[in-house]
Amino acid sequence: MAARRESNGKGSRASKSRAEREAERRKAILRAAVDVFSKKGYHGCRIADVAREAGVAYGLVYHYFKNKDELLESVFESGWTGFLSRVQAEIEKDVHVAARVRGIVHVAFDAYRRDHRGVKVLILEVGRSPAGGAVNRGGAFTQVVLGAAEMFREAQRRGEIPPQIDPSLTAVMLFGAIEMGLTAFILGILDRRDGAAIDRAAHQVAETFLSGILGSGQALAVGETHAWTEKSGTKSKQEQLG
Amino acid sequence: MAARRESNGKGSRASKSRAEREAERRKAILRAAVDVFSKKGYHGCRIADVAREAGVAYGLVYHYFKNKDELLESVFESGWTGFLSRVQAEIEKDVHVAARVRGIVHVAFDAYRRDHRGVKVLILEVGRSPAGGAVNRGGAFTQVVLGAAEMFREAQRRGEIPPQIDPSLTAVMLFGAIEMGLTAFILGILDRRDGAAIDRAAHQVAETFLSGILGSGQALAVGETHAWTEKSGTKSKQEQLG
DNA sequence: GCGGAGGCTGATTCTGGAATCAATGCGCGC
DNA sequence: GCGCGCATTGATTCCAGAATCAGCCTCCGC
Repeated sequence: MAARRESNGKGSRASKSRAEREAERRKAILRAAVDVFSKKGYHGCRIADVAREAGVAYGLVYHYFKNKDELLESVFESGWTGFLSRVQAEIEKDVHVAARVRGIVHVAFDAYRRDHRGVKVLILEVGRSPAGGAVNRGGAFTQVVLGAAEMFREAQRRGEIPPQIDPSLTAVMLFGAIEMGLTAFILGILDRRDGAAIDRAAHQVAETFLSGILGSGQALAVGETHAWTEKSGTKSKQEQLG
Repeated sequence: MAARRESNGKGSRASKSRAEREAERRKAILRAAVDVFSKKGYHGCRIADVAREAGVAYGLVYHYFKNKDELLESVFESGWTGFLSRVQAEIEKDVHVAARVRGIVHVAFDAYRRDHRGVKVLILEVGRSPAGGAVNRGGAFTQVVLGAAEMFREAQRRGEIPPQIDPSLTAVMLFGAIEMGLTAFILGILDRRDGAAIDRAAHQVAETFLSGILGSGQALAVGETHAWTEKSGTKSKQEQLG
C-alpha cells in the first residue's frame, strides 16, 4: 500500500508522506485501544470507545483492523514483542543465574514503570485467554516460560542451583511472582504512584525468589550483595492497602 | 422461600421436600455453570449452554439467578468462600510462619486436586475484574492478601523473617507463586494427570518461597518437614465449590 | 488544474444472545 | 379429591454493539 512514493525517491521530506500518516493513524488507534482496554477491559468496551479515544471515525478502525479480535491481537503483539525479546536477551546472557533472574525481574518492572497501562492489559487479558482462546498469545507466553526453564536447567548443570528442583515449575514461579507483584500495583494493593515502591518491589521479588523469605540475609552469599540488607531504612509503610 | 415446611414439623422425611429439591436444582445449575465457564470462559458461553449442561430450561436459570453476572458472582462465592476460610484458618494457626506458608500452599493445591475446573474458573475469571468491575471478588482476594500480610508482619515481630522485607509484597508474591504454579497445570505446561506432579509442585512452591532457589535443598532445616504431608486426608471435601 | 485512487466517514444493517413472559402442570396443603 | 401457587418451560422480545457500505473529500501524480 505504500508503493506510491517509490517512483519519486525524494519528495518525502517536508510534510509526512501518506504512508507515514497512515502508519501514525494505525498507531494512534492501537494506543487508544490499549488505553480503553486497560480502563474497561476487552469485553467491557466497544469499538466506538476506541474510535472516540483515538479521535477517528468508527469505520476507520475497521479499515486498519479486520475486526475487534484482530485489534486485541495487535495490541498484544505490539506490547508483547518488545517485552519478550528483552526477556529473551536477559535469559541468554552468559552470567550467573542469579544475575539473569534479577535482569528479568528488572525488565518486567521497568516495562511497568514505562507503560503501566499496556502492562495492565497484558496481565489482565493474557493468560486468561479462554482456554482454546482465539488470541493465542498463550503461545508466546509459553515460549518465554520454556526459555526460562531452559535457563534454569542450564544453571543446574553448572551447579548454580540444586538439581532436584523442577526447572519448568521454577520458571513458572518466577513469572508468577513477577506478575503478582505487578498485579499488586494494578489492583492498588501497592501504590504505584510511589516510584520508589516500584523499585523496592522489583528488588524484593528478585531476592525473595533467589533466597526465600527465611534465609534472606545470608543466602545471597553467592556474590553480589545483599540486596536490601543495607537499605534497611526503606521498608514498608504506606504501601499496603489501596 | 423455605417457609412452607415449618407449619408441619414432620412430613419431611421420605422424598425430598420442595425446598430441598429447589436447593438441589440451584446447585446443579451452579455446577453446570462452573463446568461451562471453565470450558469456554464466562464471555465465551451463553446462558443456554449452562441451561443445557444442567439439563434445565433456559428460563429456569433466570428463576434462580437474577442475571448472568449474578450467576458468575455466585460461582465465585461458592468457590471462594470455602477456600478463603481454609486459608484463613491456616493463617491463624499459632505456629512458625514456615509451617503456615506450607499450609496455605497445601490448601491451594489440594483444592486444585479436588476440583480443578472450579479452580480454573477462579483463576481465569478473577482478576479479570474490569477495573471498577461489577463482580467485586477483587475485594475477597484482597482480603486474603491482607490477612497473609498481617501474618508476615507478625512473623517479623517474632523474628521469624527479616524485618526489612515488605509484608504486603511478600503476601502478594506468595499467592502469585501459587497461582502461577496452578496456572502451569491449567495451561498444560505441567501435566495435571500426573497426581504426583501436583504434590511435588506444591512442595517446591512452598520451599522455594521459603528458601529461594539458590539455597533450596538444605534450608528447610527450619524444623518440621512438610507439615501437611501426612494429614492430607483431613478436612471435609465437598463443601467447597459445591 | 484535472482525474481518480483510496483514506475516511457515520448512518444503516445484522446478529447473537440476554432477559421476558404467558402458558403449563406438578405438588402441596386442606 | 380440589384448587391454588409456584417451579418450569421455551418462544418471543429486545437491544447492544459488531460489521458493512455507499459516498465524500483529500491528496497525489500528471
